Amino acid sequence: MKVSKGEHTRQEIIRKAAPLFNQKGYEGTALSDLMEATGLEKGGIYRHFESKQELAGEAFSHAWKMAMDRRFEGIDEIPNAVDRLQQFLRNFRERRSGLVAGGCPLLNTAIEADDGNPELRGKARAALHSWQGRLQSIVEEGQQKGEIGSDVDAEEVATLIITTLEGSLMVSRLQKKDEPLLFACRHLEEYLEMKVRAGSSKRAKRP
Amino acid sequence: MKVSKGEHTRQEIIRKAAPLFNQKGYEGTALSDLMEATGLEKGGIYRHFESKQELAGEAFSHAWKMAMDRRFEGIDEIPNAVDRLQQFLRNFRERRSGLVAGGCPLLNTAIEADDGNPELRGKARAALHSWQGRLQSIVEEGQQKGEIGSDVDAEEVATLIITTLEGSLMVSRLQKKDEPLLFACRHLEEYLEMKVRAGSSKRAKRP
DNA sequence: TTCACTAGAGACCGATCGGTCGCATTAATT
DNA sequence: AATTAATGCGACCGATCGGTCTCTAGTGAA
Repeated sequence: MKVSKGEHTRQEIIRKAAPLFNQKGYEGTALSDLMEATGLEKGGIYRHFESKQELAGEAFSHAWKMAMDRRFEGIDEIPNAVDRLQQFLRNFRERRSGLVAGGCPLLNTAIEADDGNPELRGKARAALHSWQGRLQSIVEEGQQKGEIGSDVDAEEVATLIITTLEGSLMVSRLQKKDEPLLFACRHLEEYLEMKVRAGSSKRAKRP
Repeated sequence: MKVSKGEHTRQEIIRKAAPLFNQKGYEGTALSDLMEATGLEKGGIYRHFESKQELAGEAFSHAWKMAMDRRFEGIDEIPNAVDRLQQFLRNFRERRSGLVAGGCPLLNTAIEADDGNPELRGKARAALHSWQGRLQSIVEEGQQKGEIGSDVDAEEVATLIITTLEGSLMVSRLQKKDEPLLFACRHLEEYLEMKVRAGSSKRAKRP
């Protein structure tokens, strides 16, 4: 046995708490909810966390890690940079089992923490930054290898992918249907082939 | 004087409450906040609204109306459908003064109300539906007039515009910079010219 | 100017909020 | 087996939550 009983309990609390915070938000999740979900009394929870805030932070980190791990699954094995981005898109819309319930943690946390709760807001910012960095790196590596046109702005591509996907996720959840997400993915796939992949026939903006 | 004093007060409460709900969310806005913002005591507020829920609903409607009015400003005067959509994009990123503080009410409300609060969720759904309908109508009219290719899926175009803009708005707010929104608008402008405007040289997805 | 009615104040309500703490129990160490 | 440290319980805390109600002051039509 590697981890102490306390540490195991702590992780278990985080696991149980994550979907609550992700669904109901920080303000919307009461300690009574957490007690019910974990089966612990208040004291049992506060033994492992200084505050609700700290627990919410850990829950976000957990949920975010789950999401990122799935979204980047199998990426490293793919040689071509554009193909990697395409795989990322496929992961994003298909590999959604095993995620923390309640939709994208970044989206949820960013919106709620945007005015108020600077602690969670900082976590969301860091999450976004790391996500963007990973995508941007894929583009830049592709440019070095000549797979992606050198005239492409790597940061812009990364940002565009993220914003388009997140927006479609919001709408898909609100409408309870997958079409918006599918539209977004299809659109991005085409964009990658037409505008990003090296050698693709790019057109001038307007004649 | 047309409106009674009571009605005037009611509207004033909504006006003062809207930015609070939009910034702090439904759960995050306490009645004490509303009392402070309006300068009224609890009884003075509850005279005009049955519940916090009802006030939040009115506040959302107000904030949403403000946003939609500005985003569709000057649209009707433009003859060509694609130009109308372009103007819409310009409005979206430029005409942001006079809006209720706290970012897009649809985005904020959709995320918070998505799990729980079915009343606000319904309002958000309706708002999204009407927005999408207006954009879709522009596309369909354009198709009837031959300004937009008949092979274009009007619903898909409308959805894509909304999701891309909303996603970029979330990221722009989190990063506190306008680039993501600018990227999204530029990207959509190009998309409209290349894929939507009739007679534009459309390319097959992949050779 | 009168008078019925509207508007607002603010004390009050029970419930619940996040958080603390002393104590019994259980786990780990020797 | 004995001892120490880690763990969880649950009563308790003051503050605040959304909401009600009564009573006074002000409004507006007659």
